[in-house]
Amino acid sequence: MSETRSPDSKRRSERSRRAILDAALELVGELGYPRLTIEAIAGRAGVGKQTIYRWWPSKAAVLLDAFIALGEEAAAGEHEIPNTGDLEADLKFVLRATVDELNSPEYELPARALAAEGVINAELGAEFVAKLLEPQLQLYVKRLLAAQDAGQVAEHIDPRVALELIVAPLAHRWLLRTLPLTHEYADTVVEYALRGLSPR
Amino acid sequence: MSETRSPDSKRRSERSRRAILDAALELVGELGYPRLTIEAIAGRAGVGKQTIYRWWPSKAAVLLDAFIALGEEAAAGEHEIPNTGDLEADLKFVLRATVDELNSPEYELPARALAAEGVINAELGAEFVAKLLEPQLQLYVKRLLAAQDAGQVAEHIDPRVALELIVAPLAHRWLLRTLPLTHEYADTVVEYALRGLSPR
Amino acid sequence: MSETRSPDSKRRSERSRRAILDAALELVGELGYPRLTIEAIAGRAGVGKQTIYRWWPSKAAVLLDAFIALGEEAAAGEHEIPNTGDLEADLKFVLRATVDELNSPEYELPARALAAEGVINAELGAEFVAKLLEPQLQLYVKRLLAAQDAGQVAEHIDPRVALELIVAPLAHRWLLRTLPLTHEYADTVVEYALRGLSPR
Amino acid sequence: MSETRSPDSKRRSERSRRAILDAALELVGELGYPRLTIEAIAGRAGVGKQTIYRWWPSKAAVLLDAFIALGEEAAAGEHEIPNTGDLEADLKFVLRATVDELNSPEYELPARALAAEGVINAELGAEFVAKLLEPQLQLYVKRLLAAQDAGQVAEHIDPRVALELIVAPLAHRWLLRTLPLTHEYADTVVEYALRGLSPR
DNA sequence: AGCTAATCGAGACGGTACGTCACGTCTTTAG
DNA sequence: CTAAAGACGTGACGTACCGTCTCGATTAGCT
Repeated sequence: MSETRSPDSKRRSERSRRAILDAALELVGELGYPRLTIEAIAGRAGVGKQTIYRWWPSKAAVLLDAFIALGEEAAAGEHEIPNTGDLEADLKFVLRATVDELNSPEYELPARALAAEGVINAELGAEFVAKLLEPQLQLYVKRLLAAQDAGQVAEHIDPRVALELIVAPLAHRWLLRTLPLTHEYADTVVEYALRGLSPR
Repeated sequence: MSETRSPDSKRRSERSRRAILDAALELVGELGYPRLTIEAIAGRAGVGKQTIYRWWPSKAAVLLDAFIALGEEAAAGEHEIPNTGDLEADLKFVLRATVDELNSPEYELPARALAAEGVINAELGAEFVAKLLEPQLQLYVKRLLAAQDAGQVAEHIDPRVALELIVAPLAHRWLLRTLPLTHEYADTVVEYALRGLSPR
Repeated sequence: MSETRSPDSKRRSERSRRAILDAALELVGELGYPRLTIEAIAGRAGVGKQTIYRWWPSKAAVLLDAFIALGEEAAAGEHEIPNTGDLEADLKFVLRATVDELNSPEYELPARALAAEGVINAELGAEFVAKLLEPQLQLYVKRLLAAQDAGQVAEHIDPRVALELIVAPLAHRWLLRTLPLTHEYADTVVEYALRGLSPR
Repeated sequence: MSETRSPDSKRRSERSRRAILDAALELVGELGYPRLTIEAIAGRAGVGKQTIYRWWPSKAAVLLDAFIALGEEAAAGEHEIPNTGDLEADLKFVLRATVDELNSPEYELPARALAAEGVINAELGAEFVAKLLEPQLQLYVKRLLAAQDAGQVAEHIDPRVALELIVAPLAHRWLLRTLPLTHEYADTVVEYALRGLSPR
């Protein structure tokens, strides 16, 4: 039950924390993930290396926190999937926005860096999924349950699986760059998937 | 038209090439990708470092070639997707095998390493897709076209997109470890997707 | 006035400095100068290579410092040339000792290494001369001036040149190994030279 | 009595030999000795590395041969020390010429390289002395013997030692760069030394 | 004059060391 | 008394050369 050398988070300098997170995001954009180094982050942030090592176990963890902070700013009003009653239109709307975000240059480098690290590093991957991905996916679950209530999705369908039919193809194209990721593709995926989910 | 200092491949030592590829696969299994080093590969293979740098630009490229070589051995009889006339059964059969392969420990580490590297490194990713992934996906295209001919898949469906509804969810679970990747999940994905693809 | 990225010598580890110097002397004795490597010095000293590169520009510079440190220990009572009133005897005494030192195996290898490096590398040569050689030579100047005062050396003789007539032949035989370097040779050189320096 | 793999010098390519020697001299002038490499010599000479390794044991040996070849060209009429009857004038004449040669930039780098290597490498040093230095020194012995016959040098003087009093100080200044090597210095050394050698 | 064996240019190979970079830890120093 | 600054031991990087070893393609010297 010995308390092994854990830093006192009450005394933590918020100024340093922000500077580190900002520096990490800037640098990953400039250099890419593999050439990003803790020393460079410390230098850019005007911080001692130890201040980073005290609070994060790896550069991936720093980047994850930086990304989460980025998300929290953006999501002041945590977006829901709209419910106009037209499931197909609502999904197309959200997925087109997702396509645009994935294709936007400022998200691309840090997002790829984290995704790739999560593929290899199970622990970081779990945190990535828990903190960033799964909350997003739950929005789809919620919307699909509403559709099920409205009789637009067959009863025996498991929404957690259903959403993957819709979301995974986009992720696949983005991660592996097999073919271009376009609005048209998003629409087509929604159409094909929804045919399978609707009653009858 | 600049002749970029390229070594003479006629004089290349086949013995060294094999030793390097074998060592790379062994070591990525033992150490994982991030702790895999060129020096260790050279040491294990009984080869000078320069011999690696002469023929490959990075450890990821070595691993890709190692994986391709592995694939070529396995694929003496290049697997097709069976066609028993029952599309659903055929797909479930193949995807269950894929699930088993993805869950097998000897494929996992090198495959994740390559996938992750491909996510970050566009050039290597393109090669990964072209040499390993796309040939596999084309087998699905072929089987779906046959199904279309047999009237089991609606005419307006684009097989290249359709296959992604089936394959991407499995890839998604494997890459991001959101939820367990099981035979049951594969079956469910096939069922949901096929409902959307079949005529009417 | 450019501040060239220089480390902070106040924080320098004295323990590492000594270990490096000691290791360098040991190794040059065991391996000879051309087979002496920075890596081996670092290894023997239990020190990172960077710690050597941080403070010295080359292995020759390390060896020079090691040699200087050696000299400082030996020269607790900084040797003077004795003055018994008999210049010839005093010189013979000192030169015989020099011959013995030059012929002793523990001084030979590092001393040759430094001398040779100084022959090629003007900068290091200048430091070698300034820190090790010239102080020695000034002892001869001092003794010759005393002899001049005592009327044993002609007034018009320049002591700085005169000493070279005595010292250079020994250095020549030692450096180039033309003929053996013996006590008898030292005596003969003193005799020939002193005939030229005495009045009349 | 086994004949171990010695190349047949009758079949040796004279063209290659010259190209190698020329390239070595050029490169040592451009790069200095430590940065001179066998590979660079081979490249510049348009020759395979093996052709160098077949005929020479080290880069020092190549350079020595190159220097000897250089000497042989210059010394078509192998210079003698003049004998005008005035020993002092004759020595000053020759030594002033030596000073000029030692100070000339084209001889300096290769000559220092060889001298330095000879200081460290006993075997090469011996060859350097035997082939280049000692023949020169013997010219002094010859001239001093003639002076002894003419009664200008005392009978008990050993010419082989005497010459070193004259030559070694110049060599010393050149090798170690203690002080400038000038005509005046050469003259002074001759004067001081000759006072000691003359009868009385 | 043709054969044949050695030398030749070329350069891949297994190695060693280079000098640099970044790691994660530890120490010193200035605010 | 807390951090920044940065020196430290460690270890991998990618490069440069080492000296050895095949490769054809010329040469020569001998038959």
